[in-house]
Amino acid sequence: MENISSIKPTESELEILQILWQLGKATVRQVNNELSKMKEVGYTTTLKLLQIMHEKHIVSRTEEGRYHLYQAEIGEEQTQQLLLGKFVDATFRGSAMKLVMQALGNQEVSLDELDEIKKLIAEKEKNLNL
Amino acid sequence: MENISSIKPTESELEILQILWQLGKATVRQVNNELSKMKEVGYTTTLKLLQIMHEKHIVSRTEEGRYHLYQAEIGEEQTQQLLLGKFVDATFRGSAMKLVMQALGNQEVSLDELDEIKKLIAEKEKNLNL
DNA sequence: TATTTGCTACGAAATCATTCGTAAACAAAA
DNA sequence: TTTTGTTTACGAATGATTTCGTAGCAAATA
Repeated sequence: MENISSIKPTESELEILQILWQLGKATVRQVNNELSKMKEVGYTTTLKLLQIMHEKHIVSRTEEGRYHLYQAEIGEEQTQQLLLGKFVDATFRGSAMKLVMQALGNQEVSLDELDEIKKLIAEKEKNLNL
Repeated sequence: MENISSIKPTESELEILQILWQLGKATVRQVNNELSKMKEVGYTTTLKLLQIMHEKHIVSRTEEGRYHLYQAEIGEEQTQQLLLGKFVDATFRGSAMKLVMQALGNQEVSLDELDEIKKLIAEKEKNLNL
């Protein structure tokens, strides 16, 4: 994946990326098995998707004997970062603040996690005060 | 809009919703003018989109003389909440925490905003400690 | 060996989203 | 009255995404 900012996986592609990020290298069958846990999906559908993603250089593949091993070519964090930016713009008109408030307010977050967030905020404040 | 959880505006629809949330009621022309500030878009394209959104009950409309006034039928916060949930699932495998960390880490957030977030966290902690 | 199983490749259908051209209605302007 | 401009309605082209059937091989099995 050369052009970082041109990352724009579709919904289905993102589902597959999630699986590949967790499995590392995986065969079509493995990916399809994981996908099947979430929804009905035919084997060749998964295969086709992986082929398309390969064409787009979103995933790489190596031949192992007679089957292929697929692997994500774009990083998880990097992709999340990019999608997050777009999402903030589209949904919160660019206000990361509003998004954070809503996420903290209504999504599930534990006490330990809140602590982690506080640490991060302290860090940020230090940097901003320089 | 009856079925809250079935909200799934497309990208273009969301752009229009943003405009309607800001303007309240608006004519096609007004929406198109706003939209034109961001991108090239034909008048009938905007019209068609609004008509489709009307069919889907995403927006309502009233006739004022010979033109129509459109208005969002789904609330801004409610929609953001829903889209946020889906986004967290799709992109962060359900971890709101990771999303918040990334948003704080890499998106632009000011000191004042950090203060607000701290207040919200204090609130949450109080509630979690009950 | 013959059959079955499991893999990839490929094409095409189905669906959805976006865009826009054209027509009809009507009001305002000439 | 005629022309011009602004509106809505509608249909259709385009393009992207998703889904899957079929075919061709190769390996495993009967």
